[in-house]
Amino acid sequence: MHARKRPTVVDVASRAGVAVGTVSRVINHSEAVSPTTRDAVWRAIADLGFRPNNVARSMRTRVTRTIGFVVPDISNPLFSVIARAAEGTLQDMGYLLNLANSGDSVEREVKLISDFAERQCDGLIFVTNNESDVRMIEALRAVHLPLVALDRDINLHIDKVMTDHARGMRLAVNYLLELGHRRIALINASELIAPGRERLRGFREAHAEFGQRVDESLIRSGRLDQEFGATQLGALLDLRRPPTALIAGGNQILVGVLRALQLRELTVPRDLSLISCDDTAVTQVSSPPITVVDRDLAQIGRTAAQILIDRLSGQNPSQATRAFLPTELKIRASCTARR
Amino acid sequence: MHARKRPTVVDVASRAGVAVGTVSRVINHSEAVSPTTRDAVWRAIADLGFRPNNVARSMRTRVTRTIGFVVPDISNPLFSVIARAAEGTLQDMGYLLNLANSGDSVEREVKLISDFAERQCDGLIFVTNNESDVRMIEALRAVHLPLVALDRDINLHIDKVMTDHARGMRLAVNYLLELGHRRIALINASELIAPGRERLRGFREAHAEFGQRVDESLIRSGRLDQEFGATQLGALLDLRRPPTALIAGGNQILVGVLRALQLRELTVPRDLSLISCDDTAVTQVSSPPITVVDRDLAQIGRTAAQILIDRLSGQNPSQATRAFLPTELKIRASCTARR
DNA sequence: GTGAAAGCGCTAACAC
DNA sequence: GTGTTAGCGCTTTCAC
Repeated sequence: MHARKRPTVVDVASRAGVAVGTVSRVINHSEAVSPTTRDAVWRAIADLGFRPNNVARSMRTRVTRTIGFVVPDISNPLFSVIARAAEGTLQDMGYLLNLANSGDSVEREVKLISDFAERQCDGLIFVTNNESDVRMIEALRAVHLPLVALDRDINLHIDKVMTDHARGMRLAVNYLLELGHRRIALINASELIAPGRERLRGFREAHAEFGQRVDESLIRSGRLDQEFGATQLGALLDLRRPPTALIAGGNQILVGVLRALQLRELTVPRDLSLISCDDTAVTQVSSPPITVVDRDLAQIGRTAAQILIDRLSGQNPSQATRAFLPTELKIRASCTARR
Repeated sequence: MHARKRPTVVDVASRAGVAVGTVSRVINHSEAVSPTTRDAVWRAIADLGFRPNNVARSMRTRVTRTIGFVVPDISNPLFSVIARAAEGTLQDMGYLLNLANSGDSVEREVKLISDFAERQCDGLIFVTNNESDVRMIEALRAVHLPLVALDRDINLHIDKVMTDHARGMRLAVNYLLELGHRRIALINASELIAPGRERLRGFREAHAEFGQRVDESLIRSGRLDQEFGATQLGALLDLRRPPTALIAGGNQILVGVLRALQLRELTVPRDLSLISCDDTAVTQVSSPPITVVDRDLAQIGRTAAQILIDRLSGQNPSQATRAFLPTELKIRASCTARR
């Protein structure tokens, strides 16, 4: 239990009878070391139980091999699946993920960004809920770090990983229209973030193409949380002319919707046809399984990590990358024809 | 775009006309600085856009205010909810979470632990799936870091946050027995980890107290993943005398079970009474909502973080802490009486 | 209350 | 191929 001072390169060097520079070359797998001394150094390292101190190394090299990741809430499956994939890619490349939850607070986001900068992260991946907040933009600009924005069309010349939400939504609406639905509701994220705007755009476009007027009272833009889903569903059902189909614009909205449906003892698709966005455990094991606008969440994480790694190794173009990932409609059993 | 060298304490000192030591005192809010010089220093800091370099600071102080967190898979809601809570507490106390997925591989776990040590984390929180693997034990012993094990009864004198799985399981089995079930199946984690062992123990104890013999063919210990849940459910249903009730020992097992049930077009609770462990979105929005052995997952994360913070500030007893959190049975609608 | 200077553990530039 | 040494940016004695 008595923590006697940890050995350093100096200790290793003296035990192996070499200079510290040589120890450094060995632990960094530099070519220019004779096999004999290499072995001697490794033996000394093993004997002393030496472990290089990465803080000291980072201090010299000005590189930490650390990536900051800011999400609103890692317990949202959307973000945990993306984080899982991003971390996997980063880990494979020798990077470490620093995770922080912003909980939708701009102040917290700004604070985290500057904290990550002070901690000398090599880059940042983030999902902000304040796409155009000036404090946010300013904080991001100030850190002078390689940045990757996920699913947010922030007004900054940085790498972005975006999703074609509009197309997925067009497919969903079109599917419902062809099933005969004419009153399709949408409970959606705020229009202050790209997914909210894009989904709404797709929603309108599909109606327009079909020559169907959109009833504005059926559009509920606001938040992504369960409570919003539940209360807006209630409001929609209480309309004089309630919708016959609903699209939930997010996995948490969906949970809220399903809860509210349960409370009212309503059944899908008998009482309401339902489509959700993003495929999660809930959409898969619901009875019936829920038709979803799907995308490859893991791909988002991997892509973000890869873009960042490429940029850090100087392999990227000087201009910003913009990945644009597809969506598709996965038809299951939560929608029926409307006669 | 031209990254001109970032200012350091030296630059701040010369601009403010003071010594570097004074700058350090100011940014560390040391008392012994006159208001006049304090203001001058802050002004210089603002003028230059100075940000302290935490790597250099850590190098001197030998403290990084960083906590490593190793989980099998952050996309499992069990871990993402715990991580969310732990990170929240740590963030409030000025600590940063380093997250890594081990994916159930011992080699990876061992590697991550030593990587966290080299990166000079101040402490580690971890969930291992190799409770008694000697490589794991040895790696943990070797890092000489404050450690907190979650839900694993590892043979090491370290802080632990445990859950009373046995009691929850007794409540669940007892509930089913009283509903008249005599063939209760259990799809469970491996007995190599505490939750697996404890749940099984509770399962047996409840049967014994009731004077009911346990049919060993109804016990399926092995893994926590969806596939295991699905295949074991299949095997159980194909038994000559299939179970009338099932307890799923984990949220992923449950998803596998529900999927397999869907495929066979079987309904809960008509064809099978069902109880799961841990309350997730799936258990809540299933139709019917699923009876669960619940526990406060966020509490696990908060407790782990707090124990670690206390230990790092020397406030903890020299001997290891062992938090023991309760479970409870949340009765919903997934079980019926068996006549 | 403030300045001067040592040094945390490592890497890299330069010498030989 | 290997040794020597400066220095990364900060905190912290120790003087004054």
